[in-house]
Order: sequence, then structure tokens, then C-alpha cells
Amino acid sequence: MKWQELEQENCSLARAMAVVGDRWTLLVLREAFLRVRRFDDFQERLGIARRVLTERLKHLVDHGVLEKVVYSQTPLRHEYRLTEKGLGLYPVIIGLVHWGDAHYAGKKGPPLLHRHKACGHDFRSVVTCSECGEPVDARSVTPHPGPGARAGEWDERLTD
Amino acid sequence: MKWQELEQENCSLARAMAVVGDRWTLLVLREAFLRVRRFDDFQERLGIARRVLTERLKHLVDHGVLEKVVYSQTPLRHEYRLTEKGLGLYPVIIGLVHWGDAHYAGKKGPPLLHRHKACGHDFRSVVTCSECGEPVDARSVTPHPGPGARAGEWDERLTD
DNA sequence: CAATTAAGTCTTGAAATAAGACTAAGTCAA
DNA sequence: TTGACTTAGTCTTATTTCAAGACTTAATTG
Repeated sequence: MKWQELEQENCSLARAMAVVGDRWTLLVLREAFLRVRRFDDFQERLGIARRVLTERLKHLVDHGVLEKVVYSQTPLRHEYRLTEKGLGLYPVIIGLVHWGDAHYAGKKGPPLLHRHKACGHDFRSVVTCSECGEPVDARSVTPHPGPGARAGEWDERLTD
Repeated sequence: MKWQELEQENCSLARAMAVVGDRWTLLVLREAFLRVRRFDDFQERLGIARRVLTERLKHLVDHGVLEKVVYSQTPLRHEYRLTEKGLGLYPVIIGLVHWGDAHYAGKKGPPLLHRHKACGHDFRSVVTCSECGEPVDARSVTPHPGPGARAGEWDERLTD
């Protein structure tokens, strides 16, 4: 399968991956969530090849995850900002960070903490059910075909 | 930066990406969460090159995300199962799926729904604060250096 | 004994990446 | 008004990774 064909798949994960599933893209977004906005800043902080960064930023802009905003008319300069759609990736980013914290932090602890402004505490993210509010994990969930499923796409694996 | 150097970075996201941030790895894990366990099943469902699949599975086993379990002695056969550490990636997977659902589902709706066994409802994942239980999003969080931070690593960007 | 199954390995051509030099357009300082 | 600097890229080349699919090994089934 070619990378671009992912977008055609009838799977929300595959489609999400087509947008942000690249080697570098989530690291670019990490920086964006840390308020990095300019080309050279992304490049320097990540050590990414400039050609690759150009392409990734364009891809994210094309998909509405970042937007290019003029911050200087003369000389004309743009910066890259997260859109609402991009901010919607926060659960994925924070999930990865907390998984990394749990399994790869050194003895001293995580390099970065996250403070919830509303309550003032450093927190871990807890995934909960939108319907009952209780925490959910992999074992407490059963996937099943939804309205957008195509015939034959989901087989007996899901019927247990 | 080389891909492997990511593991050395003092960033939980980078370290997590070093394990699961590859083009194919999250798709392999999607299948694993859908109970796919055998080499040929992964290969056929994903259309991934066999050589690449071999390497990805080995990488995930080496990092304790999957484990190789014997299911037949003669002939000797193994299958790949999610470990506890692997199951811990569920928030990331479900976060990506729900982001994909929100932005890329067709008119008919998402191809796959997730039912919370405890309450019986199809749900969306809601990320909440481990300390106060309220939902959190990108805007309600302030990152700041943690105990594992190294001097000079976090600059003025984080002081606002 | 021939076909099949499972879990890979190997080969080859195509594509993506890393590293860094180079460019364009404008600004600033002397 | 020249020379250094800034920003946001583009271009080049060598290296690395990937896609596609044929092939392998060991046991099993018909």
C-alpha cells in the first residue's frame, strides 16, 4: 500500500494517520503545542531537514491542522498556527506524552509536566466515557460496525 | 536527526514516537486492538510489505508492546499479543480514531463505533484531569519543566 | 507424494530522507 | 550604499527505507 492510499481507506484511524501519521508530523505538532510558530524555529529545535519540514508544514496546512498567518507585511512573513482542528489533536499528543512518561521517564521523573489551569494541579490524562463519565480502557470497550461501515468490511473478529 | 536518535531525546513524546511513531506501527496496533494476532493476518489486512512487517513486529516485541506467544508446538507457531504496556496505548489509538471520526467520517457516519461495556453506550473518548476529573483541552493546560528536565532545555516559551 | 499453511527471508527498483549549501527579498547599521 | 543579517524557503547528492512479490523451511493434510 502506498502512503497516500491511506486516505481512501474506510477507517478513521487510517485517515487520521494519512494526515498526522508521518515520522515527523507529530513532532512538528509537539512544537506547535509548545507555541513554536516559525519555520526556522521548527527546523532548529527538531533538526529536521528543511526540505522535509517545508513539505510537512504544507501538508498540515493543506489538511487544516495548521494555518499560515501573516505576521509581517514588509518583509512578508508567515507563521504557522494550530487551527481548531489541530487543537483537537491534543488528546493524542497528551496520550503519547503520558504513555512515554509512564514507560520511558528516567529516575528523576518526566521532563515536562502539565498543569490544569482550572484546578491548578499537575495531572495525567484520563480517558473517560462521554456517556457515563467513567474511565475506559481497552478491555472495557467493544468495537462494532457503525453507520459508515461497508459490507464485508468487518468480519467475525468483531462478533465476540 | 536520525530516527533512532529519538530514543535519546529527553522528551516523552519523542521516546514514545521512537517506539510507535512509524508509518506502519500504529496501523499494526490498530489490528492488534481488533484482535489480529498472526503474521499473515496482519500482512493481508494491511497490505504491508512482509519485510517491513517482520521488522515492525520485532521492534514492538523488543520494546515490550507486543509479546510473541507460542500457540502451536508442532509445527512451532507464534502469535503476537498486546502486553499491558501495549494496551496502555489505547488512549492514543482511540484519540486518533475519534479525531478521524470528527473530521473525516463520510456522510453516513463513522465506520466503527465503540461501546463501553460498563454502561452499554457507544461513546466518544473524553480526556479528563486525573486530579479534578474535569475535561481538559489544549487551552486549559500549561506545560512546565518537570523533575527530569535538563538545564537550558526549556526556555522562555514556557514562562508565559 | 503433491498441495497447503505459517512465518518468515531475499531481491530489486522506486521513493523518501539527511545534511547542508544556496537563493531571494527585504532590513538594519555604519 | 555597502555589507551583514534575517526569514523562509529551494536544490543537490548520498544514504536509507520501502513496495512488491518470488522464494524458503518445516510440518500437515488429502
